[in-house]
Amino acid sequence: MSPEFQRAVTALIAAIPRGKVLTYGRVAELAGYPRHARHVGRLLGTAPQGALPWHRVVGACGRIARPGTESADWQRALLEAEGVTLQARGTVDLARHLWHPEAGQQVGRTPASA
DNA sequence: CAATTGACGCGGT
DNA sequence: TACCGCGCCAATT
Repeated sequence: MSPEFQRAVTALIAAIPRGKVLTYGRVAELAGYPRHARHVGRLLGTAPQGALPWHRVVGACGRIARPGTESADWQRALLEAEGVTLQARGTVDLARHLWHPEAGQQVGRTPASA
C-alpha cells in the first residue's frame, strides 16, 4: 500500500462534511483506487483512532461495519449526534446522507500537473 | 514463497 | 429476506 493511498484516503475521510457519510467503496474510488474498499477498511483499522472521522464511513448499503462491537454502537451514536437519520435496521439512509463530493474538492491524487 | 485474513461489494440460491 | 460464495488487492503469518 503506497503512502499516497493512505494520504488520499485519510484526507478524503477527513473532508467528509458533518452529517454526511461515504461508503468504503466510494472512498476508495474517490481516492483514486477503485476496488480498494477493503484497503480503506484496513487503513481505518490501523489508523490512529480519533485522528479522523472514521464513523462517517459505512458499508455499501449504509450498513455499519462489524455490528455487535462497541465500535459499531459508538459509530451509530456519533452519526445520530450529527443528525444522520438511521433506518430501522440501524443503517444509514444513503439517499439522504451519502456525501456527494463536488468537482474540485477531490482530495486524492491532487493534480499537481494541472 | 504459498496460504490465510480482512472496518468490503455484488450476485445467486 | 437471509445465508453462501466469489472477486479484489495487500498485509501478515
